[in-house]
Amino acid sequence: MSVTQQIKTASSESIAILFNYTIQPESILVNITKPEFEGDYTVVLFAFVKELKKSPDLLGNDLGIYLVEHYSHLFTAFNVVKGFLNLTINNTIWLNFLTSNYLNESFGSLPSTSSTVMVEYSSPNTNKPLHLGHLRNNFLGRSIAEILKITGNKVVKTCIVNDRGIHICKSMIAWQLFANGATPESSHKKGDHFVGDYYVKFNDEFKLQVEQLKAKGILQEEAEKTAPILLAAQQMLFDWEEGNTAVLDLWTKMNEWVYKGFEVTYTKIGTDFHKIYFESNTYLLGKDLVEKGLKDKVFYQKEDGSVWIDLTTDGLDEKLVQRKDGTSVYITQDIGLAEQKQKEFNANQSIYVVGDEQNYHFKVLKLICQKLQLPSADGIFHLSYGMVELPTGKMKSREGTVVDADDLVDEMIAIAKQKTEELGKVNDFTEAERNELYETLGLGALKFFLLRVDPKKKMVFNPEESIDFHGFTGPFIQYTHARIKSILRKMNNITPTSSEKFESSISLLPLERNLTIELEQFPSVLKDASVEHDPSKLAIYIFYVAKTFSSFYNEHSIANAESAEKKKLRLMLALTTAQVIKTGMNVLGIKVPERM
RNA sequence: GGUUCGGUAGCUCAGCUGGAUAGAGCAACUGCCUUCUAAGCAGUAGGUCAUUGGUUCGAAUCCAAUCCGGAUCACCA
Repeated sequence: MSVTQQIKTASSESIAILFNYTIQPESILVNITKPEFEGDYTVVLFAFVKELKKSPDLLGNDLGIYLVEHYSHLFTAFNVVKGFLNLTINNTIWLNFLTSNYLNESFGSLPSTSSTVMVEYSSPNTNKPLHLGHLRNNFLGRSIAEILKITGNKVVKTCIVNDRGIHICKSMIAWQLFANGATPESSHKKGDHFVGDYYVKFNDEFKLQVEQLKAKGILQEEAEKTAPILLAAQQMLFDWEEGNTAVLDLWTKMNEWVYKGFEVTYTKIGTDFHKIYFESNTYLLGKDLVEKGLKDKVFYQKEDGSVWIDLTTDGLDEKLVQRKDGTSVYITQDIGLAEQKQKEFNANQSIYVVGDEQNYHFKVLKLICQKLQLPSADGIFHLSYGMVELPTGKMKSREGTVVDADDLVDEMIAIAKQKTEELGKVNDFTEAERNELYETLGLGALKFFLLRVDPKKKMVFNPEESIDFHGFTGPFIQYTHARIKSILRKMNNITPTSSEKFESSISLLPLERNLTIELEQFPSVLKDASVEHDPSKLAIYIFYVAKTFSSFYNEHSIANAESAEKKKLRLMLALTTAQVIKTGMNVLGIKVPERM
């Protein structure tokens, strides 16, 4: 049980005995004591002052005396300032914490919950390469999956590839018209970029044709509907749906190119899945559910044959679920896929990592599934994240202001290389070791940058200033880890044995104490990040740990400590810190180097 | 217009289940490498927490209204 939890429980029990008043441990507010006051943790008393009809001072004193007397293993001293009961935690609590965890590589892991969670993320289109927005999605999805795993859930990572539709046909038609049979190999391009270029070509040609039509006196609106290249793409989509072999072959070929390109990017950034769904296989799902919905009177049919659901009583609109020609729409496919996934994995929760522009869609999706009384319904959770914007505003592919994922990753690695070379600390590394380090640092900086912000919020990325390697960054944390490892190497990797005990007289200096208190909170931070579906909570916490360690490191020598006992203590602190940093960063998908 | 998310230091962000004097990083300024890695540490300066009102012993945090910005309200996905 965490120290905070023990304080709550002890307080609750004491209040029950002292004042014959029941208060749930969970409703007691316990904070870390502000540095200017004496103590480690603070119980905020105001909440129950009124109920107990006592002044905060009296209440605090009574509770403080009782706690120190009856829970002496926990508390050694207290003081009351206004409505705050400041408690000093018994040193042995902290020492026991350290001795039992400094060698524990799974410190932070929570017991299994026997629940399965599905995380769907990444979900690319096959007509263009990944960009900065996708990176946020991938990092979020991957880290939330890891957070769920370490907090005791079984996790299934899935991905739905949007591999069909008019946008794919646009790339295809442009390739037919302009490529002269070129391939990614023949043009030495990554497959996804290669195909993406034809998508751009399509739009250029389309614009050109629209202008030409307008020159002939045709109105803009009409021209945009009748441009020959667009009609060709529409025809191609029709042929695709009819199963035209030539079209299907081309479609397969071009998608293969894209997948090959994606694979390279995914491998580099550490994205993987247990199961990938392809929309070309799932877009017909959900039709049977439309029938069920009609039978159950959840849906209704209009005169033209289209099927709808009326969500106006839920504050939403009327929503189409099937077109009059019997084909299904986006939402129907998603309902069908939700059921499909439920049948396959029987997950308790299904998390969709999708941008916040689809908030409405997922609200509707969940609501419809609930009304259809599907077993998957209540587990649907939309992990909505904000757009990544540039200082100039939104990224727009048409204006060429999209930050390409591969380019950005390469650039980050190049910056890492340059900075590392400037410092010249790893000149003895082999070529391979150096390259691995540059990748670790470059990707670490990028991932941390995107994960340290609350997912719900949109964020600004400034490519000019690039991403810093100092301060609140991945490399700073990685550096802290490397420093600790360096100390251990210098001390010939001496580690205290697991049977270590401390003399009871040993005391903790403020920085030693602060660091210990922070480290002890690791499991509850993970829990919090898991419940909130928020990796930024973890990122911020690791940063504080690294920062506190740096202060401690600067102030107190580990190798040349004042006494053998202190040396042992600080070694344990350093080891636990390294452990927390490593585990925490790995959960965020970030590696930590031994040296840098 | 309806719904919804946001507005905190020059910039990027924490803090939001109400609690002590609102915190980091960057940028600026001052110190600190013959002592475990200076990608670091210590310090200075920087705030009308969008505005107004309300609830409360106590409000950046909760409520209401207003202003500003984003998203969404497709027989697109």
